[in-house]
Amino acid sequence: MENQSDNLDGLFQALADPTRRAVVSRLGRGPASVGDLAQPFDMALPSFLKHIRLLEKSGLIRTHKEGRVRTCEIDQRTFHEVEDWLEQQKQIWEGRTDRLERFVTGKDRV
Amino acid sequence: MENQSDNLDGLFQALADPTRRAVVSRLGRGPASVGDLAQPFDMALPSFLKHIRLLEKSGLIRTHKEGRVRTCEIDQRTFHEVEDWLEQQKQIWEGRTDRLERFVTGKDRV
DNA sequence: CGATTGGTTTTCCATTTGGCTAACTTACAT
DNA sequence: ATGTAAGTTAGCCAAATGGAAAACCAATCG
Repeated sequence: MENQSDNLDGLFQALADPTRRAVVSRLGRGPASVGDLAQPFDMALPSFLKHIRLLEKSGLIRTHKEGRVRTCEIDQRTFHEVEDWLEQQKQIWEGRTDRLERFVTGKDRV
Repeated sequence: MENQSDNLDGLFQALADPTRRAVVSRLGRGPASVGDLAQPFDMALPSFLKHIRLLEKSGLIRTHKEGRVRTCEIDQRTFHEVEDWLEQQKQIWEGRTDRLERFVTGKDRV
């Protein structure tokens, strides 16, 4: 059943940092430029950019450059992968043996 | 409002590793000893133990030793912290301005 | 044109992470 | 009492992570 973008490692990793979570939260209110996003943080721009790049790689955000400003926005769809995994775990505890659980035990998305 | 165990870093970090997620999945079916848990993995026991310890520190699992065997079990409650954060993010996108969003903007759980 | 703004690349550094082996400590079992 | 089974500790190591500074490039402003 191979899940196309089975990227849970990168996803959880991306969320395991307060700066990155804050960026995600901020982007939840709407798109913003790299500079705007960076402003609240006491961190050099290049350091901050690395977080942005990592978030982008994880799929949690998308970005595009227009002129000299790069705009970032959230990609809600990616959150579903995290939610789905959590949901599957709950299905397991709750002793369900329906299609969902078979999917998990099928060794997809360890 | 200070959330007592505001441990999202550790939580996401703990889940950002396939071995650890697999252990969590396995424990969803019921408690197990360290040895049993380790068995499916091609990894030395001490290496595996570190994963267990990290999961324990994150609060995702609890363990106790009886005789010479240490039994591990999942702590479902801790998952709520992750779910809650995700839920809060969704509340933000969805433009909600109710109590939940104010909680988030209140700068708790960045 | 020249200066400024918004990002970007490169290089560097300390710390953390995830793995290993070797050696040790308790329980149990015989 | 000895041996074995189940963890555990203590080092060790390579790679990844999160940060910084310096220098750079490309738009845009005056």
